[in-house]
Amino acid sequence: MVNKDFTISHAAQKTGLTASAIRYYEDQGLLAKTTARINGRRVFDTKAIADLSLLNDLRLAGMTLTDIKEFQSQRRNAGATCASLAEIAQHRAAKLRAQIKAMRLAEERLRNFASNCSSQCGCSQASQCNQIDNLIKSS
Amino acid sequence: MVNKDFTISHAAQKTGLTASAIRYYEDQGLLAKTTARINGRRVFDTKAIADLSLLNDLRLAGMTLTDIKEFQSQRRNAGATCASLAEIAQHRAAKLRAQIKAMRLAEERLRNFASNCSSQCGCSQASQCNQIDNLIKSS
DNA sequence: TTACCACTTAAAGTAACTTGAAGAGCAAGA
DNA sequence: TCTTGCTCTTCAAGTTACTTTAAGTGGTAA
Repeated sequence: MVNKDFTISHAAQKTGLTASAIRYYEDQGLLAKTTARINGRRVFDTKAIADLSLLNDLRLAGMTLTDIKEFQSQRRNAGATCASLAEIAQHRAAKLRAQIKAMRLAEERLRNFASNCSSQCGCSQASQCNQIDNLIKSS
Repeated sequence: MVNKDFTISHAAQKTGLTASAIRYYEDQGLLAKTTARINGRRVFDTKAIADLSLLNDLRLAGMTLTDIKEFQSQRRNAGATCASLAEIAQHRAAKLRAQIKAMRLAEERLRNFASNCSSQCGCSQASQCNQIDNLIKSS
């Protein structure tokens, strides 16, 4: 099994990032190892791809680039304990749960609106739609 | 029941927005009615609060300000049908479901990492943590 | 050889706000 | 009455995380 090298666009495809985002992350110092080059072009091995994937996953989890830098530096810091990484992850997971909850609520309201608007509204004109109130949070 | 007026900060509190965001939305023409003023200060009645709430909800549902302008203009457009609003809502709900799915996955991975890192890792140093691989998407 | 394609850098543009500076209205306290 | 403090006002500039654009390079296919 060979440790194949990928171009930036292949790396992008593999990780779900864009090529320009990968360049940006490199600029911002988020790729610990300086990216290897052949003929001036970046090449990514499987390890580099994995690092990019993790980066993307942490972003999807709502971490900012600053958060991620902190996470990475903890990971490399010889004095840091494993528990400190776990704590960061726990905090982030809790935040995510709150976000997911809000989004589920929003999704439900949109879905209800769409279905009521179609079936119960009785108005043919958008400007007279009375179901729009269902979109408004009941608080 | 009086139609009480609110200051911008009260409106912010009621809707979950910030005062500066509300000013920004007004600048961007997202508040259909020109906001009423007393002594040069904005005042928001219950209708205005409801409009802001809807705006916030649509943002929470992941709609961009451009999306929302489109939604509003459909709503006011005498020629538009009610179904066209429903369609926008349906599209948005579907997108939200996809986002929620991705976020649940990310949450699960973070949570697993935190718990494995604490209980099974056995390493005391973050730099040697072998559970970090669990964070990486298995694709 | 010419055309094309994916890559390169650097700089500028974008969305959705936030922050900061400078100033005004008004209530409470000395 | 004066002053302190609070919240509001506008306008400009800053922020995050990229994307887009412009101008140029290297390798390959026709």
